[in-house]
Amino acid sequence: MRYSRQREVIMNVIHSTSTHPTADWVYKKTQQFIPNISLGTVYRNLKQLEGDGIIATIHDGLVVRYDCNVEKHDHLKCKVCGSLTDLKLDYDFKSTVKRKFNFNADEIDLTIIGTCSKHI
Amino acid sequence: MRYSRQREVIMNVIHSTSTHPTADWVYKKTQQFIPNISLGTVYRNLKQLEGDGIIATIHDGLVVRYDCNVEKHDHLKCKVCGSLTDLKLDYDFKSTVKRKFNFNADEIDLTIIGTCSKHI
DNA sequence: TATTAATTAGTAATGATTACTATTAATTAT
DNA sequence: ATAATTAATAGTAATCATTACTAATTAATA
Repeated sequence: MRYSRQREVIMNVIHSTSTHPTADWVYKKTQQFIPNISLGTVYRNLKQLEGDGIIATIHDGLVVRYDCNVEKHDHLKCKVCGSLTDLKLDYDFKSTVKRKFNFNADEIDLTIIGTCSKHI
Repeated sequence: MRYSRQREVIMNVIHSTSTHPTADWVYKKTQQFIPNISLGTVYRNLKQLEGDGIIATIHDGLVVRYDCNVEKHDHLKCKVCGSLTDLKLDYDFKSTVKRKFNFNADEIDLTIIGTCSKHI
């Protein structure tokens, strides 16, 4: 992968936020630095960065969000403001599903939906 | 909600399988009974049935799947064959996230991705 | 049986994402 | 440093799932 200013700006944008932005949000933000950047360029780079393990993707309902936190973690999703907060919990479902279903678990995708502290 | 043959067939199709089908799969299946059924009719009825709590939706990556099992449960997703198996586990994250984050949890969306017993 | 309003088929529109292509630009060899 | 090579780009068209629209149909009802 060789250098491009577009990719550098995209990475900076991703690292500048903890809001788990969508591709479109990243596109609009990068336009502030490179006005004629192409939406396809944003998608292509996000996919490439994901493939290289530099960023992670989150499936939030039907939209894809991007996250510079590539460590394994889960999310709290607020119904009121739509915010997605990182969550780290200690659990071990892997051994349970292995025992109960003879299922070899690789990843666990967990989102807890509710109301965050701002709206209580 | 008044009777329609289309909706009845759609419900029968959903109840005839445990494979958590997509809207398109339901459409193709209903065409065997009503050849000129419209795809829009399938989508409209699936949404209506979901709204009435008769069926449930599952977000599998970026595609929506439908499930006649409306009880709260989670899924095992096999990477090899793509199958989605119902899973019922006992856990209580709600009190944990309330204590740690002051977050009021309503739903928990959990999918465990791995390899099912058929492919081990 | 006539009226009414929900439902439909068929088609167009939407929104997110991917594919395509000629041009641009980062790297490499000269 | 310059030319050659090829990855990356901008811009546009295509795709795919889903929703919106509309005139015609049909289940329920008065």
